[in-house]
Amino acid sequence: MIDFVSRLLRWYEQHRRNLPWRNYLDSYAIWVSEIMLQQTRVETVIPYFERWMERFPTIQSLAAASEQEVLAVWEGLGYYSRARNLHRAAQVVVERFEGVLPSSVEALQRLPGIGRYTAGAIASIAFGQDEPVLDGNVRRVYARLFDVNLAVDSREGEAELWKLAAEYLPKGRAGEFNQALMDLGAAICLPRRPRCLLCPIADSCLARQRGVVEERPVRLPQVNTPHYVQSAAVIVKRGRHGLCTLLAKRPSEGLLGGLWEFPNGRVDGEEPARGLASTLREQYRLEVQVEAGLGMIRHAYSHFRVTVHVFQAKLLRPLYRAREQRDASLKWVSFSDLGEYPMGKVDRRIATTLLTRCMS
DNA sequence: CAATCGTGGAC
DNA sequence: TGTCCAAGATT
Repeated sequence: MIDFVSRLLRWYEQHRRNLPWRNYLDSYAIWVSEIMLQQTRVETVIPYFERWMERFPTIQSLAAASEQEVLAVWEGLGYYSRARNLHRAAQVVVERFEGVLPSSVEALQRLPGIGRYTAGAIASIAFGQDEPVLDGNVRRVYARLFDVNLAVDSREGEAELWKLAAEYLPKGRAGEFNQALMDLGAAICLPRRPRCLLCPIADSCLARQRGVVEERPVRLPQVNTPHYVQSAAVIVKRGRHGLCTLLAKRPSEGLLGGLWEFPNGRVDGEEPARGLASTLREQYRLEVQVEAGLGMIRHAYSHFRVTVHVFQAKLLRPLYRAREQRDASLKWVSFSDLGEYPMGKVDRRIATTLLTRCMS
């Protein structure tokens, strides 16, 4: 095995991407970027990172913000537990570490939202410690470089790859090396049609020597994603500050946790309009009359798909203020305030359509 | 510990 | 239209 480590480091010096978080000296910026980059592409993260650092420039400012505001800035990035965990972790750091992010992987990994990868990334990149990382890029690069035939998402494969990541880590340059592996995976050692002719360590690549680059990494078979049908209600009234619409807040755990949505429910197998009235009665104790269909939205989440039928509906019984206060999950929201209520993609589409319509 | 958790781009 | 998959963590 030729020395791929020094060649990779040399390649990185010349091809290092100029990413926003690489221009900060602050460990907080590295932390934010690593959380945002979990399962998310660099190009997607960049504008979110810039906005986030503008709105929450310090750990203290993040800790002091409301969850609603944090989620609003995160809206559209997905995996919203990342935002809630980052928010909580900032509060822990302020309360227990005097606002200073700890530097050891052990302490980092005790903070919500920081697992083995992220702890290694922060420790090596922000604090210069000799800690390995294993992300999707490193998995792919090492699975090819060492021709690992274990499934990378199996327990044995994971253990083998972490072992390799630690074994070849150059002492004193772990941060650079980890980023070099990830940049190589993102620019050269691509999942499909890897650019082996441009690869600085192609000579060392066992999978290439054996002609099985595109067969690596091996993955466990994936399960089929189910398909659900939902109906959602757009319920509008005239308030003293103009038009309002009824929104529901989702529970803070689980899918789209803490986000707002138009009252909805599953109507699998039923007539969408009839199913809407009954599901709203069951889930929110709302009595509505469906008035008109507004359209249909198809959407894919990570492990299922939905078709959402959207209806205009009117309340048959008013929503009493006492109940609106007691049951904070239901709220009349002025059209002009809709932007402050964090929503998932489907509901943001509905909200935007609603605003567009009422302008004309 | 296998299932859960979003969204967008590439092909 | 469908499938893969991306700087993973949590339960």
